Amino acid sequence: MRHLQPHIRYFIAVAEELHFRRAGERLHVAQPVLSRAIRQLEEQLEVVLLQRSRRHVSLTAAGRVFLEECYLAREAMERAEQRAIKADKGEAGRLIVGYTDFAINGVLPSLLATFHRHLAEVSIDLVRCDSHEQLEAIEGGRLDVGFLTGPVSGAGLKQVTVHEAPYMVVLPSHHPLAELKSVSLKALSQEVFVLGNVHTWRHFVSQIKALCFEAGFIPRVVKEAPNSDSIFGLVAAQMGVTIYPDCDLNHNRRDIVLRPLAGTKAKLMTEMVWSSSSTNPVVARFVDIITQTEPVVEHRQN
Amino acid sequence: MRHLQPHIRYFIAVAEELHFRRAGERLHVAQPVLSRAIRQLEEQLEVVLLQRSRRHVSLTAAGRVFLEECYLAREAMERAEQRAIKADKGEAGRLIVGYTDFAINGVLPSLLATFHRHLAEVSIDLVRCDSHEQLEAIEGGRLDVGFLTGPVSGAGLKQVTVHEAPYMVVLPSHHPLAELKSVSLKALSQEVFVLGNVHTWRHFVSQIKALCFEAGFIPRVVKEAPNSDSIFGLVAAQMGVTIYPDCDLNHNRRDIVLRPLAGTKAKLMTEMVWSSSSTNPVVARFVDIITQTEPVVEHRQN
DNA sequence: ATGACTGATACCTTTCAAGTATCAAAAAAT
DNA sequence: ATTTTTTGATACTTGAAAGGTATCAGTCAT
Repeated sequence: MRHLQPHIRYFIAVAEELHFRRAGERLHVAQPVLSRAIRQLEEQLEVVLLQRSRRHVSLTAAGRVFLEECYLAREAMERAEQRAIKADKGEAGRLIVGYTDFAINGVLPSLLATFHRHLAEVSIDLVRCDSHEQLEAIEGGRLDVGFLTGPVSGAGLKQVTVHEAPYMVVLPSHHPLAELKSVSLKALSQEVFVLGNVHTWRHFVSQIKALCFEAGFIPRVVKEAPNSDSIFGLVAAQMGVTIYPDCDLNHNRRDIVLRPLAGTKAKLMTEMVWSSSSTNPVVARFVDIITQTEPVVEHRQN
Repeated sequence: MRHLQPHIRYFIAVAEELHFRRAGERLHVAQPVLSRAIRQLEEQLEVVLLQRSRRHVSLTAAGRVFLEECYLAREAMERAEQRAIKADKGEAGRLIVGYTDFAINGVLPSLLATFHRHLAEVSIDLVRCDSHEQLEAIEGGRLDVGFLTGPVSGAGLKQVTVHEAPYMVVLPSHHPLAELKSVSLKALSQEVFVLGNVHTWRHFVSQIKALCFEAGFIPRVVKEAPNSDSIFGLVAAQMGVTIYPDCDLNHNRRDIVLRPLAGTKAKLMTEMVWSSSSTNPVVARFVDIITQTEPVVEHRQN
């Protein structure tokens, strides 16, 4: 209401009251002000909006149409004000969220659903993006929040662990080690590995390699694959074995076998990361809602 | 654009240029004007919309949201102006159209479709209403245009005949007169009649009675029915015969027979009627389009 | 006829929006 | 490091336009 042009506000009042003096009282304005405002409006539009005899005021056909449209314009303006205020409090606007395959196949959907339930007026832009690219984008302000594979380092970044998945050994069905209930890292020292492409799976692959190194061997990688399906396919084709975080999706395949990885407490950490210097108020609301609603594993800060 | 509050216009320009001086040039306004306008806007909303360092201007999250909503408000305001101008020329707005059963079962649908093709921005309110009620409503300004059964009388009313239907005699299938190719009025003098209810079918019934009177007899009416289906049903039930205007719909029934009414040139006239003193500019456009596009039977004026 | 009511008009007052000049800070050029 | 340029903010002045008062001129009811 505040930011609608006075002429329009005056027209609405007169059109509703169909009476200049009463409209004036309603607006706390003298009657001649309205006579003049309506005349100017009509001159500018070159359209007669109100038919006034000395005794009676009525809307013309054009006036009726204009009134209806003025209502819509007024609503649009009020909505603009309300949404700006909400956006300032982080209750409206846009949030650009990055995610990895591990995140989108894991906890992310339910987290986003929770957030949407709380703040439906925020629209979320989802961007598929590798972990290290996400970190750069967050520092560069191109991404508001990232869901990525830890560990995370970087000044000015905050993080919360939203999920930690134990590792599983993935074997072809008829592999000798498939007999065991669980497989230790040591038992894999002579195996050949299928792993994800180093460029896009940088974080995950380096963790697997570090695990093997701790166990006293360097894994022999015979194949690199660009995505999860390829990795499982290559294992099924008996090209090698692999290590993969535990998640429901894996267990559906027939031609491969998963066994818990014994002898390590390492897990694949999925972290929610954001910049402490973010200018988007939605970020704080998002983080608050996620951490307060969902049972989060751990809370750390850089 | 003209009727949007200056503050909003200024904000849009600065938000688009992200530069106060350039925005000022675009608006033909000095730069300090914009500094002040934006500050006032922010004070009123209690929201920072633009982040300005001494060297760089950028939108805050709230500013982005507000800008998007301002675009919508601006469009709404522009639309209001355009629609008012169009309404004044009769190219937008509302038209209240009355119709009878004869009209809606006859030419009216195609006439309305033609009009809608020409002026889609006019919304038409259709009102089912008897002929004499329509005439009253048109004179009282409650109806813009009527499609009704003639003849029409009334000062200040204009009319165009949009359809004239020859009369048919409606007989039960096994009636003796059904043998004839056509049936004269005289042949019906000894028959009993099923006719429409006098109140709602006033015009039509009085015409039928007048026809009979001219032919030298007064029809014996044994049944009055409220609608067309009832009339046909009662004829099929051999309660009597009737006279009805020719239209495609009638010929679908099996249990009745229609024969042309011989010995008269009288026809059922469907008239488009409107007030010559109508204040709705759409009326003139409507009449123009109907009379110019459709092959109209006859043109008369009171 | 008369008085009450209502919108338009003329005229005056005030407000506030726009312009000018200038400042202060930051980036770019030297 | 210093100077120049760029750019938004501020202080002050001016003027147009918005608002108020008084009044007029029809219209309607009594």
